[in-house]
Amino acid sequence: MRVRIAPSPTGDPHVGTAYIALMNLVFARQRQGRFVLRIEDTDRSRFVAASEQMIFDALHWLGLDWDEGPDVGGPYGPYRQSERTELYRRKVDELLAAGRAYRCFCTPERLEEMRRAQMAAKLPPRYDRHCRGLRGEEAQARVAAGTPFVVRLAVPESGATTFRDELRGDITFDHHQVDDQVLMKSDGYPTYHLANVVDDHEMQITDVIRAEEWISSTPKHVLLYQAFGWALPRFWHMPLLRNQDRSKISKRKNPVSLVYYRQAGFLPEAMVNYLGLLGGGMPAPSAEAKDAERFAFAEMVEKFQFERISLGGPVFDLEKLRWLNGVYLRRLTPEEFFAAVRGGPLADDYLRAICPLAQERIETLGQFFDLTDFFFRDEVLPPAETWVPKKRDAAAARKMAAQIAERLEAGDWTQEPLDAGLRALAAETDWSAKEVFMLLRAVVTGKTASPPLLESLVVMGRARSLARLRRFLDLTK
RNA sequence: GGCGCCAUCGUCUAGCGGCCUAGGACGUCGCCCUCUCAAGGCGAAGACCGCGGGUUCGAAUCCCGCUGGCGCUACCA
Repeated sequence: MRVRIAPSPTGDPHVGTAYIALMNLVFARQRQGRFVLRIEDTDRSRFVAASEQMIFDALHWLGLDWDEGPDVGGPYGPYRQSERTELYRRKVDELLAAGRAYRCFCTPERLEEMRRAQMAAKLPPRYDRHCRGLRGEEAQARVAAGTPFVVRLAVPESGATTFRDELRGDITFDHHQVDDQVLMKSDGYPTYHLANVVDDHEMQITDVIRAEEWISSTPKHVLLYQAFGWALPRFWHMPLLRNQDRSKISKRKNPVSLVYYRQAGFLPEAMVNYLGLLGGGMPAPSAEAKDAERFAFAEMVEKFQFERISLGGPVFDLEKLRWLNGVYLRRLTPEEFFAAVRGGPLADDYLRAICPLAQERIETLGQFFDLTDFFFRDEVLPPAETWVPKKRDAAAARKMAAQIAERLEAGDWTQEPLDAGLRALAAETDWSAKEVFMLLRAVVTGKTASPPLLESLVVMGRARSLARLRRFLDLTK
């Protein structure tokens, strides 16, 4: 039995990744299987260099350790897709030779226009197979001429693909509904669909446990397995974590970064416990067992049943997570609690980063926390008079705060880009840079006087800073 | 729009044809404890099991339709 998680290094490690990782790990440990970590870094445009290490750190923090992966190696490496491009190229050639895939020379412009026309005609947007009939020689000629191309899957013109989802039973997709998916991009990198199938096969993955959002692309994957003549893995599609409004969980509506949860002082055991609670899976709590909802990873391995999972997507309830974390905190011994505080809010590297910001601004050490309290507190809410600039109203300030949040989502979290982003925002509006900075300072620190704003933001980190902004927007709604 | 998945208290869930006048947990409210706040104890409100048809002696549980929610519909994963 072999399972895997395949995160993409495109940003902060995601709580959904942790959820799927937990499910995979429990599955593997229950069946003496191996748990593989594979980095799916085939999208160059969204690649974030620091992200991979952050994913490693976050998963290790949660204790969700893998048996094989880019950092620990293993018999099926390399475990980073960008290091396997040669393999994908070979496999694509096989598909091409067998007529199961074809080269497509359509320009992005043509594709876009085609989609527009289809939308206008109220037709489902799908590739019109313009290049599918291209003769071998003609295609060769265009390749020789240096025309950029992608490789698409040749989906059968008729029929249907049925596959078994272990939690839902058979699922059927008519081939008319399946697009001729791009397998290899014009930059020579594979898309998820190709790389994922090739790697799952090469790495001998027996059970694909992933999020529900993949159900509709599974027929493409099945078609690929068949084209290669490979045996199918079992598919387990887990319910999708949701926001309060039931949409797919997103950073706009929830703290979604594992960095945030760590930084905000959640204990990894509580986090894992809470994730294990979502979607069911654990046996029904008996009337006597009052604290049946509290369990450790080992207990999950012992009792979790995948067949029990309820398929309705669970709302990620921060309130309940907080309560559970409180339960865990209270159960620590005094010594453990002390260690937790020292390793969390008072962690050396965090304190060390904060100290220079305070040193020249205080006269006694006693003032240290008066000045820097916002680094350690979550519930910062400035009184209106501090965040509404003179001559403006609360609605306008709120709107600006929302724009700031949006602006800060993207870009590196270092002083220069933060500064540039905020100043650019001011320039685009009738706000002065000073007003923008003051508003953000009030929101983040809760006061009008603080250590330097930008430096403080950098120390506090993106996830926590943005969480604070979103909380502000929430509370002033 | 097309296709697919899903559907029990506000939220997470138990329930897998009779044990259900639907159980537990979070949250909410009240009482107790108490110098405050928590924690803890006790209790309450909260779900006509989305709606409508079947099947059955009997349905939250099985079937069909509807509605609703969500996902996918990219040279992103």
